[in-house]
Amino acid sequence: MARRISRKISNSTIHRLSIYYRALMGLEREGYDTISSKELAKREKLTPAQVRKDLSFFGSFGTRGLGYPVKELKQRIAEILGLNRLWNVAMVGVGNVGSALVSYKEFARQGFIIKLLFDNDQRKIGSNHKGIIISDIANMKSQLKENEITIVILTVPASAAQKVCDDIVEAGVKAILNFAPVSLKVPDDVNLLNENMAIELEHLSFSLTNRNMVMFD
Amino acid sequence: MARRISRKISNSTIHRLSIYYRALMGLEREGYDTISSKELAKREKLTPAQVRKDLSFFGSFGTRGLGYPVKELKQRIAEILGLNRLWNVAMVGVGNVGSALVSYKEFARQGFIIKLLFDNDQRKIGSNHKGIIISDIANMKSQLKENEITIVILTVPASAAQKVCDDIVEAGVKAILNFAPVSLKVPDDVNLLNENMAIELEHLSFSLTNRNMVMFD
DNA sequence: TAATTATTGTGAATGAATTCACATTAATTT
DNA sequence: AAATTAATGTGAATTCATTCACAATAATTA
Repeated sequence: MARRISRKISNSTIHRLSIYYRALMGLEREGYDTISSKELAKREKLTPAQVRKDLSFFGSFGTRGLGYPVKELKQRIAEILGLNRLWNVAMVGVGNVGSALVSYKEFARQGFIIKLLFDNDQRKIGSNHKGIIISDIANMKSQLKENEITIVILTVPASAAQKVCDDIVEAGVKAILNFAPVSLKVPDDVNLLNENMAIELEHLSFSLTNRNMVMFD
Repeated sequence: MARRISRKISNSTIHRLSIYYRALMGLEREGYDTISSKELAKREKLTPAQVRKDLSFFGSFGTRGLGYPVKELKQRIAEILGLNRLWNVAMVGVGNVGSALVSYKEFARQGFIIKLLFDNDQRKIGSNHKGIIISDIANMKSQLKENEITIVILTVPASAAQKVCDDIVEAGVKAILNFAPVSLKVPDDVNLLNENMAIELEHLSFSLTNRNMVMFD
């Protein structure tokens, strides 16, 4: 039985678990049986202490003097992240971003299966997009329930996002990945994450602009 | 003249500047002249103190008793983030993700102009994608220099990413947004940011899986 | 124009995340 | 089988980020 988690795990730790998971996939492919926190940290530009601390929140998976067993640790992290199962995902809004994500291999590889697509554009509704028929967003609520969708990827224009989001919440969905550049309101028990690729570019532009930071005052 | 920044600004603060920037665009559209830290925080689910502290790293833009002037603060944040200019961007790898991002409106709106597209697929090279001819990745290095590209968006498969990244660095590019799910090695003076949309989904799957965290040990 | 109200800007206090440092323990070598 | 080496797991120390709390000050009201 998976041990329950007692402390609040920080977002950074959760994020790094995904990074470890990817590193371990690579290590497994390269034929490693074990990996030390030192080596794992080096590969991912972290510190060994951080790797060990992160993992220690969930148990002790390593062997002193040797390191962590690659296959086993990967499997344990998959369990922790909930990747040892399939997730039914729906995508709402089949524009540029949405349509690209439908065929993003990395999703399916981790068990995120895009089951339904919704749009409000009559020209798109009924058409087949990468093997999935695009449904009318007007029928979204009932279809999300019927198909037991647990995660929704929201890729509608900013102006429509809150209204659509409300419907998703009413359908009982508890996890939403929002690509619209607006701050959405959801109840406390709904997990909302915002993704905005322009913001990452802005971070780069900040770094380039403020490159030589100088002490003076 | 823009004041130089004296302390190291945290990534979270930089990220929130982008959030404030978007909020201010909305407020301007809605006709607000001024906004208090209290109201801005409420809209973005932050605390008023955090808003004020973040802004205070860069100067004092507000008026006591009144708040911040919307138009002016937006303009100041644009300057800080380096959004008061155009950036020449190239995209390397025109697969699913790459081709979607080319027409992602939010980029152009913030001044990130995609000037060049590269791929190694002979069927794609020479073809016109949303008004831009896809070039042979073999010519990338010289073309990045000639076109004064300062930011590269890297959307090639993981297996090719490090090799392509090395070439980008050799071309003198100092900012890379990497979508490949691998940890890339770059020199210290190159800004590398990793974006991985599957990781966000994994965060959601973690939250759903570990929903009722229980204290016990 | 004095009193009141609203809100900033910021040191100080608190809280959270990271790193240190070392006792512990398993593997390997001699 | 003892000695040595390597690496974990984790409290304690440190560093970093957030929040508190209030003096300062501008706007508004009386």
